[in-house]
Amino acid sequence: MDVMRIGELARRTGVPTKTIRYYEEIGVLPAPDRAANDYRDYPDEAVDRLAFVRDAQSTGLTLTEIASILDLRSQGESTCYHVIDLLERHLTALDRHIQTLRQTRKKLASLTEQARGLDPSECSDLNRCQTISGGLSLKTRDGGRHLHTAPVGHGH
Amino acid sequence: MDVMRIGELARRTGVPTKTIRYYEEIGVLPAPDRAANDYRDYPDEAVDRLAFVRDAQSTGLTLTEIASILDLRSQGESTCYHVIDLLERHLTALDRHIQTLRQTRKKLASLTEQARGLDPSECSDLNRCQTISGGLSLKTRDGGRHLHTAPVGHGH
DNA sequence: GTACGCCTTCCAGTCGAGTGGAATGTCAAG
DNA sequence: CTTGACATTCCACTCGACTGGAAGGCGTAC
Repeated sequence: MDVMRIGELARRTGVPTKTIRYYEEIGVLPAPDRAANDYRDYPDEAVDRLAFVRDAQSTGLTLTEIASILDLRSQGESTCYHVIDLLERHLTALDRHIQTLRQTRKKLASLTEQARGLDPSECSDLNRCQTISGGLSLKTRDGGRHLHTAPVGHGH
Repeated sequence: MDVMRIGELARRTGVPTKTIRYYEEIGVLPAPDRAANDYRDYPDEAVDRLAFVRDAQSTGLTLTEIASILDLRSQGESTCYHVIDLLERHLTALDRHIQTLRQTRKKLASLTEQARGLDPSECSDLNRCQTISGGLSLKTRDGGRHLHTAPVGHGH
């Protein structure tokens, strides 16, 4: 792999070229060298770095956070703590998130099962779906705490 | 609770009035009756329904999906299957999501630990953070599969 | 009556994360 | 020498989920 252009990087990572350029623009990927024709020429590491970005993103880090991590390469000393801190914070957040997700998964599961057990003929009858009017108000038994849980995001 | 106006509903659910109106607008909450003064007057169930919306949202259902579920109340028969189907699909997706989250949590954790173990003085030395240049390329060992995992969403 | 809090609508803006498309350039193959 | 695949920039648009603010109405308290 002597020269890797954007298309190849895209092919290798599954990330559209548009998106790659966008990542560069917002500083999430370093600007690569340019060939004589002004084409971007990526080093092999770019593949891994881009993969990491997607990975990190999937844990809920925003692109700006990711960029801020990657930026730190150029700073000194204290930034290491910074990284660790960010990482640790995020880890805790992630744990919390997984926890609530598990909770709701449970509710969702029992709701589904309950729905499966219903006689659908009664559904047409009653003009109100029992799953919905009954199960859907799955009261969170957390003592009325507000749900500050972030939505899980949309796969574009 | 004879009459519940939007502010009270907001107070009881922790959801801003603006957002409640927005939910109504996009069909995620049914338009409530109006008092003589044109103020929205919510029935008590509204609290639970709104709570459910937030709950459902936190499992990754988009507001449009949630709306589509709630819409089904007015349809007949087959929609029950529809709901079940949606629920089941979502459950599987949720499971997958939790799985990958766990995976990345693991990676993140070991990355953090590794970072903690480093001598920060070496960091200022090398002008490259070892955590980042080393650990960050946490290769996903899934045989090069693209990551179609959705980002986890931002708490606005 | 006027101040205050809560309500109404409407319209515009924001934020994150892209996506589309036009206009143009580069290069190898036929 | 044209055709096609790929590249470049730039600008505008989308989408989901809100959020802010203006301009005005309602109702009680002093």
